[in-house]
Amino acid sequence: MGRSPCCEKAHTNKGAWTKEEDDRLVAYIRAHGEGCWRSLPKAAGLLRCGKSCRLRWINYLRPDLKRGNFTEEEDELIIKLHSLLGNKWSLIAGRLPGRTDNEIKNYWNTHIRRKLVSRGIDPTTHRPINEAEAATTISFNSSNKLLGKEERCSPKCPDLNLDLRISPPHQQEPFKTGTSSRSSTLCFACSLGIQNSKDCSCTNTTNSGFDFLGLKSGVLDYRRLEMK
DNA sequence: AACTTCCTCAACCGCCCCGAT
DNA sequence: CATCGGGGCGGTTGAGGAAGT
Repeated sequence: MGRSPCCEKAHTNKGAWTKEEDDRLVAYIRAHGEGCWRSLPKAAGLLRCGKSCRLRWINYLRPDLKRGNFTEEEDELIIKLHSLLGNKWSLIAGRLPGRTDNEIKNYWNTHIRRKLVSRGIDPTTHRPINEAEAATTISFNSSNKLLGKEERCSPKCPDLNLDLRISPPHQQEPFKTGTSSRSSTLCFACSLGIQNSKDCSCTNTTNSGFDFLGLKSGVLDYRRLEMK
């Protein structure tokens, strides 16, 4: 026996949203905010599944969405983040304000994947294609032992290229994005919150506090931050 | 102009995580 | 501790438009 469906499918619309449905959803969320998605459709007078409403809002109707083509900088950032995180689209989206996980996922599959292949780079491993074909295992830095799972993972995860150094925090200095509280300039890797990676070129030891992609500081919880 | 193939991306599906009970 | 329910995520699908023949 599976779990009960998230909504009464017999009485819900599917497929493309109409203008009227969009208007209803936007009006309801403007008046009441994002809340219980399960009960929202009924409250808003929509014959839609709650999940469908959430997706429509997150991916299309949110006022802070950027829209339009991805810039070259965004392309490179996505590639860099994907090389570190793999298909963690929501985490990647958290580093691209105004972009959604779905949008990035689609963009990756339709554009960036091809772009990397044309550069001779395997889009899964982020290694040169010849090298990626030959590689059957991945090597971690010695510090990966902190994970304690390498024996389980390394032989079975050839598609992950987590060639970064992961270490416990030495200092609990909060990572404040979008502020000028930092006195020193950061390299590209550190600006992503991936201090100590192989790409880190800055020598500022005060930034060595571990805040991998803002996981410690909660920076990645962008949606919650935006709604406040 | 008509047809076919390719491409894009909005939307759906099913699973997983996590907090509440 | 086990179960339940809601939210969130990643993979996949398919409609519609663009490009090619």
